[in-house]
Amino acid sequence: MESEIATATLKALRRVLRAAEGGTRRIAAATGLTPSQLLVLREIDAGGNVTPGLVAQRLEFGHATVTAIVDRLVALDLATRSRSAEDKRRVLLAATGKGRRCLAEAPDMLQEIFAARFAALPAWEQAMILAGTERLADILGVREMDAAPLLDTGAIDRI
Amino acid sequence: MESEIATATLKALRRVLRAAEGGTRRIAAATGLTPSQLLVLREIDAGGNVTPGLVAQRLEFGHATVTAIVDRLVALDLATRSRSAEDKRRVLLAATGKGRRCLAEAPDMLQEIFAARFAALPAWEQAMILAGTERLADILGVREMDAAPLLDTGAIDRI
DNA sequence: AAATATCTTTCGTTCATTGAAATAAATTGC
DNA sequence: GCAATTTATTTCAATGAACGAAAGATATTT
Repeated sequence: MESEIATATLKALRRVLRAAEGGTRRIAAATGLTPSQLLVLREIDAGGNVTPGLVAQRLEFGHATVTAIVDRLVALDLATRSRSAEDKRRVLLAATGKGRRCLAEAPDMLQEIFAARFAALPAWEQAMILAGTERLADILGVREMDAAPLLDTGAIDRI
Repeated sequence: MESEIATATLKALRRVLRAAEGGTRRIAAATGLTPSQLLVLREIDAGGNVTPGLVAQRLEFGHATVTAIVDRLVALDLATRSRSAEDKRRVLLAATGKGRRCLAEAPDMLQEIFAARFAALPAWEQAMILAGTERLADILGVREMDAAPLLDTGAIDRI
């Protein structure tokens, strides 16, 4: 049923995921933050007019979780909360200078390991890896409308 | 300094990671286990003569964490503990029939999304993706002796 | 003004995670 | 053979993550 190429690719993909896995934990440790806190701080810093709900949505976290994590970020003076002027239900999140510095200084495992080793490869190989990875991302990427029906077929009671 | 190919690849890689991210949580939810429990159970099932220490090492968890998780797996009758006969310091972990069934039935997002879409691609493209992903895994994979010095250059106080 | 909708937070609970200390068994040195 | 050391695991205590349900606050609609 399944081609060997597919299973081999899946296996390689798992190696990639595994390699990337440790990264976040280490970065977080390096900054003194927990992985979740780091993710949330990143999300806050990424766009303007970020609200807790938005962060929750993007990270697929519960709202309560985001609130708790933001509490800690605020306590650490890495982020701020402020009520939106237009819609006072909304709370706007922003990274403080300290928060941005914290992100900037966080070493990015993926980035660093990658830059060094990738550069050492011949051009044709770089091109091949790029093409392969991009297609892979395309294949895995849709999710929003396509993954849900997939799940409905299984024995899933709580998501 | 950094080639555009490198940054493009990194970007694609992040897309891949993001796509894969939700997977574990959903699988876990489907089986009724937490992500960590699932990971530990997998590790237990994977090899023979698995000890808590080994699991901790492979998953980069603390020993105490593994103990706590195994407690729950045992309580759920998904795994068993038994003292090693040769070295009575060692505790051997094994998956029960129920545990193995649980793993077998766990729908694997990655697997499922993948199987369907990958199969639809022409052979040459499958081959390209395989090659690219494998090389990528190689690049990211070493870690043990190479990543540490990278970290020492940063402002890292606790790993 | 009342009902409804939206956004955020509070509350209570369970699980994860860790470091430090305790326990237990094996190994080494004398 | 027995103390000291090493190795392996567990217990303990504390913090954080995560969630659902319900409450609180503000907007929007009727």
